[in-house]
Amino acid sequence: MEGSAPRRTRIQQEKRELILEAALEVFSANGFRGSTIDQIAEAAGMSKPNLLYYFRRKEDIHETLMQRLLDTWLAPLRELDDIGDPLTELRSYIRRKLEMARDFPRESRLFANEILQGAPRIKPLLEGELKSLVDEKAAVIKGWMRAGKIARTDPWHLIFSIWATTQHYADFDVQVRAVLGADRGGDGRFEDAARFLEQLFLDGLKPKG
Amino acid sequence: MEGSAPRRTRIQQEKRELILEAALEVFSANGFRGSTIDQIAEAAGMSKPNLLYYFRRKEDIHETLMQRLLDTWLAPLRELDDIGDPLTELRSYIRRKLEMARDFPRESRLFANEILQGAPRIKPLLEGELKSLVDEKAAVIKGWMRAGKIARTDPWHLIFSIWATTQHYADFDVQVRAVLGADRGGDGRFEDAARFLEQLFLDGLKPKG
DNA sequence: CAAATTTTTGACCGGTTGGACAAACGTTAG
DNA sequence: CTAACGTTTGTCCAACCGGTCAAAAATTTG
Repeated sequence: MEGSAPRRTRIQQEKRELILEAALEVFSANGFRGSTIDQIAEAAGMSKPNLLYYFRRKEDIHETLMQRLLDTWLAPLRELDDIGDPLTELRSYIRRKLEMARDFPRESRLFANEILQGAPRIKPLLEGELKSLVDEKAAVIKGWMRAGKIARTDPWHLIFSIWATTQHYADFDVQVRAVLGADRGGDGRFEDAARFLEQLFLDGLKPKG
Repeated sequence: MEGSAPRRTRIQQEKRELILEAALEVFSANGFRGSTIDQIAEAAGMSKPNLLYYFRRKEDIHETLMQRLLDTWLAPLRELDDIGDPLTELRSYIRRKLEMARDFPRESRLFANEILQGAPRIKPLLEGELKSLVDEKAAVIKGWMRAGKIARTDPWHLIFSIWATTQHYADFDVQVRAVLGADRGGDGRFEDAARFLEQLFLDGLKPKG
């Protein structure tokens, strides 16, 4: 159970949002230990002691960010539903995830940073809430396989591969741009990626024949 | 052109290796800014000033590590060759990359950490050496497509997807284990992943008609 | 208005960090 | 033995970092 939410003035609500936005920017670019309160305060346009008036510890900011983002981040998977055509469902899940990588790259990097370093602050969430959700959706996918609607394979690894391929465009953005070069690394890269991923997940690489 | 390599005594060679091994452990777990010279020194079994006798700055250790690892890391892609059956070539590239994620997870995380944070120290390498190599191999793959040996698609994004799916098992290891749970998260997960990825890349998800 | 409360600031503190340095220690060659 | 060279250590420092605190400034409330 959560403790009751403390009463907050208008200013507190606004400033806390401002700080969280700034912290997302800084944490996602430098990781938790690589970020300083001063950096966040500057990005939020306030002094360090002022920031610490709203969040008493650096970790509190990070924790609040994480809790909020996990919901947003898992929303696409939650939407994966048993109604509708399985292949269409999977295709739109992939598309939604890729759109999130495009529209919320900082959120993606924040998680990647945390998990890369062993998820010290959110491991319980991964083993609890996340695992439950994935298990539940894996069961749905297994149903589709049993019904012959999609090829038989491992649903958990399928979900991993969707996460990996889509989040790659947020987490490894610098590398993607560097490799694609100035001409192909522009905004169009997400549409190219979407086309490619759709083909990969539906048909694989074997030539039609 | 490189400066001529400085002469080194036997002890210097040994100790430098020791330090690099320790630094790989520490950097890959905590990132560059999250790691301290003291931690590395302790992991290498020596005092901080002693370590600084072999590497004068923290950044020098990181830089040396990066330069060495890039070669190892790209070796599988270098081996991707025009001789042999295209689908077989791609399959063994995927397998090799997955084996590297299994056997050298620290190296994978070291790169992931660096790139996540904008690759401040290796961006030139990405835009130069890496881009050239990928462009070269993309041309090979394009040849296969033109010859009808594999389905037509975007070679660059194909390479990204192989990187993403395989390295995921090193970089996001904690998450993978958490989601798979105690029973399926053991050593067998790499064989499951190999089976899944082979099927994904060859056949996709459409049910066999 | 004035009192009460909330917000902001500057100064400060203890601990950590990257790094410098000289002195000590060890080893080898003459 | 001793001079020369390579290695190791203890000590120290300046910068940085997370966080405190009291007091000033601004805002809300009666």
